[in-house]
Amino acid sequence: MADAPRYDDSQTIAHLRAREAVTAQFRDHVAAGGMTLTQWRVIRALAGGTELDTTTLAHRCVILAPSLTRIIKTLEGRGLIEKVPARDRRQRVVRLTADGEAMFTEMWAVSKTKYAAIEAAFGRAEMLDLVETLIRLRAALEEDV
Amino acid sequence: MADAPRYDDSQTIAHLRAREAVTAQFRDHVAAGGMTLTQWRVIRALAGGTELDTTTLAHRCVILAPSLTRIIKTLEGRGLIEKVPARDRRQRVVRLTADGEAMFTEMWAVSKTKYAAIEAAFGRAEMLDLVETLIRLRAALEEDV
DNA sequence: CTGATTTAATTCACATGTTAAGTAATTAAA
DNA sequence: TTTAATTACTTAACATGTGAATTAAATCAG
Repeated sequence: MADAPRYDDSQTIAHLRAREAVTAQFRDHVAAGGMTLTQWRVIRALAGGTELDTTTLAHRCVILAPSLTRIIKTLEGRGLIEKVPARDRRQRVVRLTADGEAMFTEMWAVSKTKYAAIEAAFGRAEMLDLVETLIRLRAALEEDV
Repeated sequence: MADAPRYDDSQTIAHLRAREAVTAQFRDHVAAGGMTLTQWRVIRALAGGTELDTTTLAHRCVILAPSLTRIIKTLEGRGLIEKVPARDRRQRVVRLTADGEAMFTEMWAVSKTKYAAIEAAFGRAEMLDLVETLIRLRAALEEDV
């Protein structure tokens, strides 16, 4: 049942479908660990003892501030991350707890194989090229804003 | 404040940021028309008198069924789409109303200029190549599932 | 034709995206 | 130094993403 005539914003649709396909490779694994893909991005950003304030963390994980507020609350409740006192008391600085680091280590081992599988299926050079292209696209669109 | 060391799933992050940059080009325009980007995808898929059932529409717009159920309810409430009787009474077939077509026509005129601006900023050939690459990535990941 | 199975949507429950408004702490200005 | 911005988050409110359970209709098996 082919994909219909072709809907002019194939660009938007292509992005959505590609992301859907990529995330599908990880979703089950991450869900089995009891978390969402978005939460996993936060865990990864903090792995290895990294301490970050909410703004920086949100930027690196590409999560909006209100979402991150909720995620931090959730992960803190599960004992995976904890607050760190900050000089500027407006900031909320967090890091992984020992449990959080353990969780990361365990899941990362499998995640790496998933990334490897994607590279194997699509080609390492192709993948690097795609990432570079996506970064270039973003740069092109943001400079004239 | 450069972008930090480099977080190994630059792939996921690159996808997120690129999509963020692309959607940013349209968000304000679409919001000014009183709808969300997701709703706009539905309107576009139905433009020109197209009648579609929920499953097909969801697939074309890359929206999950539960989300589409809500969106249809919303757009129907605003008089932009309407139900069409279907042979198979399990299906919900919809199309744009006259108001919906008018809304599409008005917004599409501006949207086209936004797409053109993206092509101008990034390059037409580059864009076509990127879309082709994204489709290929998806194909590579889905065949071994 | 009747009951079991499959299919198409919907509903639920919870997580996240998104914008706007609100709070508290810091910094700049008078 | 007292007030007026600014900054860093949080809350609120609503839309969408996501998986699981439910309902209604069509199809299949016997």
